[in-house]
Formats: sequence, C-alpha cells, structure tokens
Amino acid sequence: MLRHAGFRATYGRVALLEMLAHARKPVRVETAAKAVRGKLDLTNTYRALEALRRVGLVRRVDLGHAHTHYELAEGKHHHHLVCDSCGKVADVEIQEKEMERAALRAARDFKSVRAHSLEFFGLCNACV
Amino acid sequence: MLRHAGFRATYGRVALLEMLAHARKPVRVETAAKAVRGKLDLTNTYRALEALRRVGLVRRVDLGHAHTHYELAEGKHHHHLVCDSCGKVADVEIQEKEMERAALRAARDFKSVRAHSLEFFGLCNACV
DNA sequence: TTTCTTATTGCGAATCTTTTGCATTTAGGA
DNA sequence: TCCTAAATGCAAAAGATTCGCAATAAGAAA
Repeated sequence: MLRHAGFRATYGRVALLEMLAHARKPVRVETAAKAVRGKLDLTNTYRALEALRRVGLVRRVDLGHAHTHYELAEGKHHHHLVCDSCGKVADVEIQEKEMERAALRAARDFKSVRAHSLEFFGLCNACV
Repeated sequence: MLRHAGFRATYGRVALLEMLAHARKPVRVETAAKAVRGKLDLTNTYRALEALRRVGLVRRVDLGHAHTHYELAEGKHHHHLVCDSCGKVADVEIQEKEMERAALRAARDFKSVRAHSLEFFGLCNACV
C-alpha cells in the first residue's frame, strides 16, 4: 500500500498503519506516537499521518477537542457518535449525497461541495 | 441581555456582542479580540466568549482549523458551507431532527443524541 | 552486493492557540 | 458613597502542531 502510494515502506509507517488497522476508534496523534514508540517519534507521527492522509490511506476525524484524531480510511466514509460521558465511539452512516445536495440547495452562491464533517455527541447505553 | 444572563454589562462584553452582531460569519477569537481592542484583551476575550456560550448567547463553530470560531446565537441552529478557496461562508439549514434520529438508528448502543457538528467544504461561485 | 540519491527520521526549538494565576480594577447592589 | 464579588490585564504556562537541519536508511542503479 505504502509503495503503491509513492512512499517508502519504513518500519514506522508500517507500524502506524498496523496500529490504526487494529484500533477500534479514531486515535489521537499522541496515542499513535506512543504505540509506535521507538519506530517513530511524535513529530514524525504527525508528518506520517498527514502524508498518509494526503494520499487517502487515513482520514482525519475532528471530534471537537483541541486535538486531531485519525482513522484508517477503509470502507465508505462514515461519521461518529461520541458518548459525552465515557467517550465511547460508534460509527454512523448517513445519506451523504442527499445531505450534500441539500446543503448546496440551501447555500446560494456555492457551486460544489467537496467534503463535509459531521459528528454526533450524546450518551451511550452504559452511561447515565 | 447580559444582565438577564447574570452577567455584569461591561464595555468589553457589550463591544464583543456588538461586533458579533455585525459579523457576517463566524469570528476567530483573535479577530474578535482585535475588534474590541482597548476594551478587552485576548485572554478575557476567550473568557467572555466561553461565558457567553455557556448561557447560550453565542455558539462555537468548529471549521476544522486549529482555532475556534464563534457566532452570535440568534435564530435556529444552522451549519456552514465554507469555500475551500476564498473562505467565504454560507449558512446552511438541514433537517436536523431526522438526521439525529438516523444517527441513533445507525449507532447500536447509544440512547440519545445531545448535539452534533456539521460543516461543509466546497467552492463558491466566485472561485475556481 | 555495493553505491548513490534523497526520502525519512530524531531532536531541539519555534509557533500558535488556549488556559491559569494573581494582583488590581470596577459594576452594581446596599 | 461604600463594599464585595465579578471582571480585567498581564505575564507565564500548557498543550498541540510545525519547522530546521544534520544524520540515517530505503530502494534504485551499478
């Protein structure tokens, strides 16, 4: 995958992709860096994730915190429902196309929608 | 408004609300602070905006940048379509309720949705 | 395999946004 | 006018992310 995307397949990047593949929810850069400790430091984890994002191997997830999360870009684009209380994250699929069309209809003066970010916040069953 | 919300009506906060009332799009904290220069410094602009947000007078808008934007909380909750090229912002209204219901349906294990964030990115008519 | 080019990395320092501490000022009720 | 808690300014801290640069290593070529 890495070579095909024009990258060198370094231990750090491979480890990074592997950890993302096993993660069950979007991961903070700091967490990712710790997971590949010894193979890639924090600075280069930032650089690697950004590079991987640019070629579409990973996606940025903005959960409204001060820090960015990343997840492996597999399957279709989806959103998240985050528990306010425990932080649990569930994947959510929504009628994307229709929503973007609606946005375009609502926004006079715009010709196209390239992307959107949509995250939900609420309570999971295990929390009060 | 300020007194009614339990605040002291200081020059700084009044100026802040006035500038937000005239702004045509969500404003960065730094920009807001410059606009009320002399009446409120950067630190207290942060404090004031957060306080105003807690009582519902302003809303936070997260456009996916490294910094937070704020807008006056008037009218119904809405979203934004941001031009990738020039940064122009248009307001967008979407069928909120139905979307949140759909999210809840899609996310097993969740009992409620308190809020969501939704922003669109694309190109306005004036840009390439 | 060895060599060579340059992408990648580590590390320190810088930058940017946001928060905190604290002494001083001030809005607004008594 | 007086008094107290809310607000404020300023300096410094904290957290996230980026930059600069010399050292290292992946992978193509010999």
